[in-house]
Amino acid sequence: MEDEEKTFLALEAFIPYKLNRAAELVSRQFARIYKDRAGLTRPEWRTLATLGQYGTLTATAIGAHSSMHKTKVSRAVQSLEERKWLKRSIDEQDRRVERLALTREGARNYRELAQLAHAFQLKLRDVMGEADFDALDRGLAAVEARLGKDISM
Amino acid sequence: MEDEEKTFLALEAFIPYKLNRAAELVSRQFARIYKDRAGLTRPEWRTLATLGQYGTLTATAIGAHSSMHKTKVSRAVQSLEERKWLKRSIDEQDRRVERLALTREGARNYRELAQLAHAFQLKLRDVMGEADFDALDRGLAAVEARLGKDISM
DNA sequence: TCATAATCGTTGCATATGTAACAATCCAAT
DNA sequence: ATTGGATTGTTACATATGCAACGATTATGA
Repeated sequence: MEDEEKTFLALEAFIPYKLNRAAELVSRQFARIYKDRAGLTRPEWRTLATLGQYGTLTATAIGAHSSMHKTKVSRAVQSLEERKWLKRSIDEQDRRVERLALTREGARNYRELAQLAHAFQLKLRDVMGEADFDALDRGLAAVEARLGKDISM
Repeated sequence: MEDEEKTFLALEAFIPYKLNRAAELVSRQFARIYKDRAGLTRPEWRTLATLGQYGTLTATAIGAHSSMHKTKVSRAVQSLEERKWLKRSIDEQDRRVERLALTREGARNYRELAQLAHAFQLKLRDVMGEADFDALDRGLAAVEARLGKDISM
């Protein structure tokens, strides 16, 4: 990788490509768990996970915590509500807002999936090896730190 | 991260989530380049990059090298053909197959984007710092090595 | 040889996603 | 108090995507 004028690019060595590819590989594996086990989509899983982690939240807050577009959140909330895994209640202080919280059954399913998520992470660490896993974790944290606020770069 | 029964999950510390988030952040940045500069979609950019790297290929081979579904490749090829950035020719040895190659103009645009891609990667490394960048690269390679063949894990 | 299976690339269809517009509600500044 | 501007969440619409089926062609094997 010298400083000459590069008119050639090896895609397999290009970070944006590698990052997307790794994300897809890992996501596909983990998605099997929440899809097969609970029939959830990714937006639904993230919504469940965010509510399980933070308790009662608004839809906007779920989007902020889980990096999802508000329409994704809106649809995931609707779906989870139909399953009776969460309930809405209007905030009387600000009636634009809905306070969203998991039902007992939603919380039960959250706990089960949270355990499976931990197991997945441990297995991934085992499969990758600690050193490589930690390197990945460090690198991802650096990306988040530098680009998380959407700095122009 | 102890061995107890975890019924709680911090999404921001969960690798599949972090990986997807980082991939989106980086992709969004880089996509600006090929979108603003050339009006390409991601499948189109990947197709261009793969043909630029390997020369004449079949659509199936493009998909294999760039990790894209064959319908994505099919549509990207069609789009690039309309732009006259690539041309198709039938393989007389196997008439199911199309041999795809960049036109002169396609190649010219590829070289320009390849340079910008290199510049992007250098800038990313600069922004992240070498150590973190290299950690990321190492971690991503490990994911590819372990999950790339779609091993069950 | 002939029939069956496999491969290549395209397309119809259903689903998933983001953008923009919207109604309802709240806030700020007169 | 009132008007203009934000904010919250939903929905219509257009686009993007993947799956499955398909026609065309080639490979396999009886």
